[in-house]
Amino acid sequence: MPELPDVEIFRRRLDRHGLDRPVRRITVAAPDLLEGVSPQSLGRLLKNHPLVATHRHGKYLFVARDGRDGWLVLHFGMSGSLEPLESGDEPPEHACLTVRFDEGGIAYVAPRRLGLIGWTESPDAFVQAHRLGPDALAMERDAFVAALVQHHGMVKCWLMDQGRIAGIGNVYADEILFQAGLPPRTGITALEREKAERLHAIVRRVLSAAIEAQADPGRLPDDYLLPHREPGGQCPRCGVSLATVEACGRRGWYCPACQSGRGG
DNA sequence: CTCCATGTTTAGAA
DNA sequence: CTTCTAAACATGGA
Repeated sequence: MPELPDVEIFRRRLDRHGLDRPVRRITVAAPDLLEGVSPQSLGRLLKNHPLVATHRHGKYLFVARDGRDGWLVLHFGMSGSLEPLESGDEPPEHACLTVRFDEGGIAYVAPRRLGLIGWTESPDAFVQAHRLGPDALAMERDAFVAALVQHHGMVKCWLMDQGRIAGIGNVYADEILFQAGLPPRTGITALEREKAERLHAIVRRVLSAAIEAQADPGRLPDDYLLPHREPGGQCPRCGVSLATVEACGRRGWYCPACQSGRGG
């Protein structure tokens, strides 16, 4: 589930379990995920240095070494997560990277191994090199609206375009459209300014609520789509069976009654 | 066996 | 140039 809220939970987990203790050992079990750094140099860069800070931009997690002269970069792909380890623990199944301290450690786990483990001078440099847009939770209203109306095409595609706004994926894009009462294939040009401003507020509300819920759909407010986003699922507001439609190359889930585009 | 999945990148068509 | 689609990547689960 690694979209912005999930990665934010991983970041907070790392803050609790991974900072201010020297790294004693790292294991790279999936070298193919490394970008721009070898397993050997990653070990050399981290070993005997404490990790001192974390930063998240969109779906990317950055971890600073002491001195902040270099940052570990993690992207979780489709299936990745970050798990704390106890001292005696075997690495979990599908652990791609494990970092051990004198006591405990952390593991980057990715069963589907579509992710990235990298090293960068700074989060800003990485964001620029990878052409990421502003973080979805850092974007102010006027900047959001201005960036949105610069483009055409579907609202959902823009929300999921990491180069325009970073952090939203297919699942949370569906939730945002549901909360906005917009059909999945709504075009940007169909939004008047008031609706664009409302969309900005909804993006922030949905992502914040998801973080508050520990990125666990089961803990989201009762009127959220996500817990029902599966075959046979019904709209939490009106009870109608949810439907799917393809947009932006992904399947989207929606309520055909609540998301008619006329009010909501 | 087939199809699908929370992501990104690349190539190609309009 | 923009927008949209499809494929590829790796792998597990239904």
